[in-house]
Amino acid sequence: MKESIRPIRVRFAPSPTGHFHVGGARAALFNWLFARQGRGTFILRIEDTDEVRSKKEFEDEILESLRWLGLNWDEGPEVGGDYGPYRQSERVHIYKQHLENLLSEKKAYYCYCTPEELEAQKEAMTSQGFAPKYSGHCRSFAEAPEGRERQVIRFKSPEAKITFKDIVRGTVTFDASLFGDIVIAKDLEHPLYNFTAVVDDELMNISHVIRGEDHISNTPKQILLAKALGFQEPEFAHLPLLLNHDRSKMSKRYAETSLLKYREQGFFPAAIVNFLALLGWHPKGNEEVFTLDGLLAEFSLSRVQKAGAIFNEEKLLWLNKEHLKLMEAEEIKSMITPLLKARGISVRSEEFLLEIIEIQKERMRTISDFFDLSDFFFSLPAYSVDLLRWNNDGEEKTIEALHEVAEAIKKAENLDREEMERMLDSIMKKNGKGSVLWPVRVALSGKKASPDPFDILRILGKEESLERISLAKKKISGEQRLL
RNA sequence: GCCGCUAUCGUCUAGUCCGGUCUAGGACGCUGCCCUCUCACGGCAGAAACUCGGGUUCGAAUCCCGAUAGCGGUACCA
Repeated sequence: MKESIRPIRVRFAPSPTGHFHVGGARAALFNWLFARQGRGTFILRIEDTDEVRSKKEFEDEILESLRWLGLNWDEGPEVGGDYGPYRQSERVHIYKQHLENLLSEKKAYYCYCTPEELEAQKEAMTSQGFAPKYSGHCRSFAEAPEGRERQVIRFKSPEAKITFKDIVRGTVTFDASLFGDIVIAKDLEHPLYNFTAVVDDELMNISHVIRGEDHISNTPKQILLAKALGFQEPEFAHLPLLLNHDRSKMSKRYAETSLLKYREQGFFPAAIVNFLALLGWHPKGNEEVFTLDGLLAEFSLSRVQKAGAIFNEEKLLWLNKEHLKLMEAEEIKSMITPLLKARGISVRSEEFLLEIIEIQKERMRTISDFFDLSDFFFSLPAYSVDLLRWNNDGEEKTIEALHEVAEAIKKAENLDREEMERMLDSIMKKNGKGSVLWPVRVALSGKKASPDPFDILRILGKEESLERISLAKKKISGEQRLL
């Protein structure tokens, strides 16, 4: 059809009524990828017609999250564009005009039924096993009946089957007579979602509506509305839903899935984007680690899944690690530095920090892991004496090892692994590697699990290492005396 | 209830359109082994799935019918 020659213009249209969550982020991502691939335009539209639930702070959170993910928009709040304003609360006059047109063309009408009356009708229908729908009672009233007030504005739905082609789902059919005359506005100044979305999609010249599957039943209503208004129909693509562990729809009510939470936890935007893309979409080959550019090269709506997907944090963690591997130590350092400051940790030097990152990189999955792993580099470790002893080694053997290592450190010229290993060769052969290396590692790090003692030694330096070893010796010989 | 959508390892998925190459491939996680002072990294190996029932066919994960289950919608929310 003619639609195919339209310039590609897609929109991400969130409502600022809750925390920006991963489901929203994925809808934004798929729109963004689709736009960027087809040299199209990615538009951000804020759907804040619900005055009660919409909050500015949530809108701010949406913008901040999208920016953090690197999903920049070509038109929308803060960047402007030729089709603005992009906040629905600022477009009320536009909707009003279209509402008046519909009313004067008798395609919409005022409904005088009160909520109580409607509720009673609904119950009656449901109890008989029918789909609850409005009776059309006020359809033909030219003006308000005696003693009645205007309640809402309804759209005259035709009794018809609506069929549309969904890019991911194929042909979908709904029966309009089942939903009846829907409410499109509370009054001229207060239009509702299904109406505003249709008006904006037309006025903003949207070519493809890519959104979550929870909107699929709104689609026939919007198509009918578009027809009545003489608008062009966009193409639709309904994405499978993101699910909680119990397979229910992921909701913005749950703050745990809030996107910025993941930032706080030390996840990278690249990893999140990568993971989100893999939820409901799969590349041709077996490769799973993608950068945004890689995604851009591979992505296609035709390979989007139909079934919902559970958000699996283990895999996100793994992907985060994969992206960590892709990063330079310098890059990681720039992320860690402000966090160190926030925690009141001061570092000897930039080089010192860089070296720590270098050896801890393979042990981290998130940026936050760094702090649990590396605390001993910034302050003296605390540990129990027992930890110093390798297997069933006695105090004497442990002290001997610590002593030998201290002597070697004193004599060492540059503290590197090769040199240290050479000097400790004989004691390690005599007592066993573990009996020597384990106590040193514990003396230096205070941990059961840590990087290689030679690495710690080199980074900590002579003075600091000697101090820690002598502290360890005191600790263990103190214990000996007590016995 | 009604309407719609969906259905392959625990999870994300490949394969389904154009039946045989599928004793169903990959990834996360899990288990074991190797490397190793520890942890991690790395390497190797392994357990693990076509929702069920009918059909069509020489042959079905793939096509058809039915059942079941899950999810979404059913607002004067979006």
